[in-house]
Amino acid sequence: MASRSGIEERVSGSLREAVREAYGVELNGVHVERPNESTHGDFATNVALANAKVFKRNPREVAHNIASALKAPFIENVEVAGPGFINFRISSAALVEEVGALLAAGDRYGKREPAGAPILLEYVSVNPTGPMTVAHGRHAAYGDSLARIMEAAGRRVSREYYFNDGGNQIRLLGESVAARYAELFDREWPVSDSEALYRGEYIREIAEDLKKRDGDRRLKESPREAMPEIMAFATAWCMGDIERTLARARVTFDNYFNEKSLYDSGGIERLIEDLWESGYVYENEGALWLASSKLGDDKDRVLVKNDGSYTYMAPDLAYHQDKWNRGYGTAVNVLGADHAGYPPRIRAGLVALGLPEDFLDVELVRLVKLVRGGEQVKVSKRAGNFVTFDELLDEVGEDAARYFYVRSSHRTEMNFDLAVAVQQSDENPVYYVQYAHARIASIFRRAELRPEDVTDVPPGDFAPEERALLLELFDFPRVVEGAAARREVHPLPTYLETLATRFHRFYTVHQVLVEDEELRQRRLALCAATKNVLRIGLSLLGVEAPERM
RNA sequence: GCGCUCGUAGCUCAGUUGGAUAGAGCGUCUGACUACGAAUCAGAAGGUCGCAGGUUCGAGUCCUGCCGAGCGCGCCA
Repeated sequence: MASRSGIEERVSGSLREAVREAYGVELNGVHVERPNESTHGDFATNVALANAKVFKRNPREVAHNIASALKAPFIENVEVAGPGFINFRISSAALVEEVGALLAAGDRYGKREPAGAPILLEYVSVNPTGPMTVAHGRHAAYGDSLARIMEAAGRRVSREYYFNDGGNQIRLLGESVAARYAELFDREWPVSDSEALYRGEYIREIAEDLKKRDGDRRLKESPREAMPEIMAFATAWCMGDIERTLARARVTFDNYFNEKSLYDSGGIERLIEDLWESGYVYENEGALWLASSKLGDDKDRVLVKNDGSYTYMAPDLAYHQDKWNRGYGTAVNVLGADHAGYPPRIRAGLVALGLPEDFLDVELVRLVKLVRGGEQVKVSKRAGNFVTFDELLDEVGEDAARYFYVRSSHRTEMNFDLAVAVQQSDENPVYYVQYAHARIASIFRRAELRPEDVTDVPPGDFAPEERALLLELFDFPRVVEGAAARREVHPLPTYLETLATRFHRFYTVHQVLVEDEELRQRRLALCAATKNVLRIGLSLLGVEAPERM
């Protein structure tokens, strides 16, 4: 496909040919990079340095031999520099050809057709006990963007949300709501532990909505009778709230998987049976243990407690077994960094079940440290003083929030200063990128053209600012592939900001709408290509590409 | 104590899996709108890449040891 042949791959390919020509050796990969220093050319390779030992010659000599064997019409100005780098420029004709290919690819530029084993990407997966917090927002932004990037890079991705609307947490939620509900009628509700109750404002909202629906009916029942209905009401309320927030943040899922279905389908019993057959479980002190320490974990883990109930391990293992049975080749879980102990033990269980060790892949997202005016904000759902994801979206907007979240690596802790985010929202880098897009849109409005109408690129030479912009555009497919392969989102914002910088500089130095017909056409092609890549890149982050702002 | 992850400009962060003189944004300072959008551009200042060794032609990147931070180490999830 033209959209992914990529100049870099062509360069790398012709270098391999040159090496074969000069030394009769077939290298399986040649590292090509874009030098920081523009005087070092458009591309550079260290192939001579890396292989000097193999050829038993000094690097500069090797470089000269490879350089003189290099025959590619799209490469010019080959030179050997420094300790043995080979630098070269791309011919203008090749650049013209590449822009044409980029424009022809349109929406598909930088993307690959789906191929390979399907991947299940699980993220967010918060239980319906309250609104999404700012920390969940980071998971949502990262997970959704990662899914988009992996899809663009040709991975078959299904997005899944795993949740549990039963269990202790939910009972606590139910009691918290019931207590508030009773208060609305000046009554008291018997609770097991009043200290443990959730205290957020949303508890009162749920109670009031319950009152609207049921009046005082639940108070006429015994708490034992009423509780299941109150719990169901409260979890449905919370789930609805979470779904609304996700939709607003443009975060989507292909499937919501309820833990309860594993009990209903007998999946957990089957899991225990399978584990018995594996020989990796044993009984001790009335509990059933998984011998996970034999499979890479620090210690053995309990699967069934001595009171007969399951630990979280059992349904979790059954869930991942289910993923495998559904035909996925890889399961990627996005988890909080406080679950760092989770992967080894789950992996141990999966290996016991006969699944490949690399089936489960976990991405740990570091905590979002909330700061407001330099002072740290404690996030505690029970204390009720948390800042919700919704509130954040209100304050800084969907675009800025999503962009800010994924701008830094998910692997590092992030300081989210709310005061700064609000105050400086006009100077958030997302506007810098969006502005480049809007600027280009404005040029086309003035030219009374649509970017899609630009298809012909007249041949000719390019100014330095134009070359720099073009080479940046052609880097996009590699950035997308690299981000997908490493499961990182933050390379995209970095790339987009660089691209925007290249464009703004080009724009400042060169007039697009000039008299000269060919020059004008060539520059419009650059604008259309840039607009295309900006739009695609922003869409991978779930951020709008505005025509005006 | 053991294990995992992380220490890069005043602040927030990049750094193309080992390459040439470590880069952006914010903040500070100086300039540029009678040509397509100044939410922009040009320039300046700002660094012992936590510290110390090691590996090699070459280390922010890989290895070891310290220092510092966060998180794990439940018959909680």
